[in-house]
Amino acid sequence: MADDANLALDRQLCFAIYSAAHAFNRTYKPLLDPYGLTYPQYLVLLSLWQDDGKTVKALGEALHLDSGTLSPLLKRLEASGYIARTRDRVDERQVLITLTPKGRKMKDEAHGILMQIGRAAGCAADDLHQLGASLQALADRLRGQQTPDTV
Amino acid sequence: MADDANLALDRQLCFAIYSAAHAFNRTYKPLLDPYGLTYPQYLVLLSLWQDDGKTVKALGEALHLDSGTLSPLLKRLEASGYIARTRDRVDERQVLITLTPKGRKMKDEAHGILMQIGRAAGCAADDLHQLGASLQALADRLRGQQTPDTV
DNA sequence: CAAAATTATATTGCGCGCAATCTAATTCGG
DNA sequence: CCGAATTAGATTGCGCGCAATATAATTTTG
Repeated sequence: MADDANLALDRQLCFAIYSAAHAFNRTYKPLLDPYGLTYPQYLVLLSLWQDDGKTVKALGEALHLDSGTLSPLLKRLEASGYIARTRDRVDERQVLITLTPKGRKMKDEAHGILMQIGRAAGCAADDLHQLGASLQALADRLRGQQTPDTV
Repeated sequence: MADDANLALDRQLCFAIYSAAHAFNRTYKPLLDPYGLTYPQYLVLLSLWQDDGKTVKALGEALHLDSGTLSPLLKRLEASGYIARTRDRVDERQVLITLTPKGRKMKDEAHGILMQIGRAAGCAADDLHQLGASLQALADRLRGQQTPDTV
């Protein structure tokens, strides 16, 4: 009855985002494969390069992921030698995630990877930043709607 | 050595997209749960509402997914009664995906879901379309770089 | 027309992502 | 100070996504 055209796949912003996310993933994969890293693992490293020594919880807040995702991912990152996991001596519930030398060294490679992504993405750096800002604002609005503490 | 600031998480367009995609997923989930649908399953229905009776391959091209993802997903959609899978009589390799009455009826609900998403996303419909168009162009550029037939 | 190549779909294995549940440590209330 | 609530993280189960492989049907080639 209402505008069926609005239901068209290529009109859906959510599909554009869904699809762009997969496209990025596929673009990153061959760049990260040589290092034995996945894209989410690479995001963890990005976050640690900014601020080494986060708890799992802090990482989860930065990446919007929970422990169900992070715990096994971090174990794999530890197994491949990029990070170390140590229980906090003061509060034994917390696990501190820190970069190993290998993890810190990986940062040198990241600039090259970023450049290749920039090239694949079309590289008009300012436009891309603008797009990123719009998306971040959008994601924040979406998260804001999510049954906050409606208790 | 180079601009470390460019490696900051919140400067990464790819992270904005990654994160927005998850935010959309989480927004859709409570809207689709009552129907026993997941978000990728809902995308399949969107595509079929536009054009019923696609092959698996055609669906894969519309959604940028391969049979490894679609085959089990379509089996689940069949199990929950939204679609039917029938071998093409002429070319027995192909499987035709068609909507069941339940699948067609679901379209009526979709308008309401779309409105709720629109509201959560902030609803400036034109801006959102603009954003969607930019993203689609970006995803196409990314896909264009992906080792085409460099053979 | 038979063998080889191609095509469409299915299966397996692995790594997310998330809900639900569990455990252990800390904090709060009385 | 003790039991109850809270908190941090881990585990389980399920559904994607995707690479790699398998299978069966069709097309191409000699």
